[in-house]
Amino acid sequence: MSNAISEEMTGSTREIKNGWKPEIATAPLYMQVAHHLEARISNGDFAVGSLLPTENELAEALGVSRQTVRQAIGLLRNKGRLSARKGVGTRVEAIEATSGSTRFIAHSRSELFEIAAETEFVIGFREMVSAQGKLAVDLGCRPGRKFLHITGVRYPANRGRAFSWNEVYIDSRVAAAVKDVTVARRAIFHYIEEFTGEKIHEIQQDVRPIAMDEDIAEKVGCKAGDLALIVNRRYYGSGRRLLEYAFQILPADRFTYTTTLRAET
Amino acid sequence: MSNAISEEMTGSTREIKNGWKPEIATAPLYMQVAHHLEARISNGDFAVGSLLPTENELAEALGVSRQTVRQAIGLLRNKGRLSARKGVGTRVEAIEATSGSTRFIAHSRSELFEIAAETEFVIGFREMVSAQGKLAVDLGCRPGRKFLHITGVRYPANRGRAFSWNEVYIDSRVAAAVKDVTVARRAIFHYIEEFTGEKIHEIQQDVRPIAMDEDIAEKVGCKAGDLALIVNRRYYGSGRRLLEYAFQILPADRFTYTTTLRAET
DNA sequence: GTATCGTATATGTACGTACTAATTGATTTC
DNA sequence: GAAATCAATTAGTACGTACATATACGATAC
Repeated sequence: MSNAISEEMTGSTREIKNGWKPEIATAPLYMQVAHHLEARISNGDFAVGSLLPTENELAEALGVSRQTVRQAIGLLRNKGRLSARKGVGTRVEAIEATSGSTRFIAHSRSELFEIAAETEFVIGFREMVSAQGKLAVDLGCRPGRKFLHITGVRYPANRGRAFSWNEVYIDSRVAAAVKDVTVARRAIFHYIEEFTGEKIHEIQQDVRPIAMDEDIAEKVGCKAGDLALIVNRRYYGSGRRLLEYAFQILPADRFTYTTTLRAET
Repeated sequence: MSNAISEEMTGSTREIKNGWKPEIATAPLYMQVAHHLEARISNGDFAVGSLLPTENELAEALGVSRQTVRQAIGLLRNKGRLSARKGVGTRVEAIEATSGSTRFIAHSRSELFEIAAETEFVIGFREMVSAQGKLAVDLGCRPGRKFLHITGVRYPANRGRAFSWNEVYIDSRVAAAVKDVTVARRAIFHYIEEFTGEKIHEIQQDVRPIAMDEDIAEKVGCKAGDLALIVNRRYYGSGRRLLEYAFQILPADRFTYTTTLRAET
């Protein structure tokens, strides 16, 4: 597309810088650069398997310092989109798509955004509940606190086979954030952040295997007793205040959780 | 203990710097600083929940630049040992130990080292195999390539209840690295690195739920049909050469996989 | 007493420089 | 032809500076 950097071959450095900068005025520069690079990768500008321009070249072309480029590359290396080798360069890595399995566990907050954006959460049921017994323990709160309880199925954005069964508990003080939502196309905690203006600082995830009961199996198109992973998530605002608790049940036959660890040095 | 930094109150900056520096001569400075800080945390010098000295103070006390301190702190923040807030300071976080569950999936290469160091892999069986059929696919190699196949149980370092059932396949060219090992107290890939001098650049992990068969269940003290997580790991050297393939079966009743995502900004 | 406004302090961002070390590829040497 | 050597290139490390921005705290005004 008519990307500012496509002028790289003809335009001067200044022009590139000016044509590109306005992207996200509020975010730090290195994040803007990271987004820019990522866009150009999925764009095909930088082919998977090829080497990125050198840090110095990128710095000059974008009109930022090499340190800033390095910070941006660092973000993408953490995400696994890039890998670097001393004396060689920075390689564009393939996004992990091992044999039809989909990403579903995030390694960073921003990845959680992306995954949610690729799926649709169709809310089938909602009620106000008062936390008692096991639920109060799960939520880590005093019994009696009120939560909005939402359940539903999450589908791929293209509405293929069900992705997961989801149950969400939202602190009643911020429940209004999803009052009118029937199909969530973003992460639920995104709605909360938008509504309250308060940022979710920390998300705790844990993963366990379970065998699905008939009820849930039916909803995601499996048989009772089929294996699944259950992912619990706790969302904390400032001061470790629990704003949202959710769990997600992912049929084992459709998903594999994959991570790649790279040498630090 | 007689830590170099315990002289902080009496000695001059120079002395501290000199007294402390020799720790790991080969590692980059910021890693040394990270190790140093981590040691002082587990040491009790910096209490959990308290604030670390400011970056400038640490920089001056250790005789390094603030950037180097920031890099070190960055490593520990990734590991979850520290968290920072603008305008406030850097807080020492409690290590995750959610209700008796043990860490078993690493988020970085160094963490894999640590987990392995806390457990003992008792090798019960070993043979040379030629990769055929499904194994060749799992290993991603041509049928016929030779591997050393090792199986055994991994125990906590204190020899409590079994930790996991493990099976390891090692490229025959580097198999000699574990020739004489009967009880591995370090990660297997650590032996390989030591033997070949070549560093493992990349480790791919994937996690799936399974129901244990009687054979394996018995070995880790469970009943047939009990749920477990199976973790597959592929270890690549330079040039993405597969050096080791291993899988590990972790009974679900003993382990939860937990991660914490923090806001990037 | 309460609210408001600075001020100090802490981490975060961004730039710059210089040097180190791994890798590659061409050149030389045997 | 093969091995050793050298030079160029590239990311990594480490230092420095300056300013931005969020937070906490004290002083002031009402």
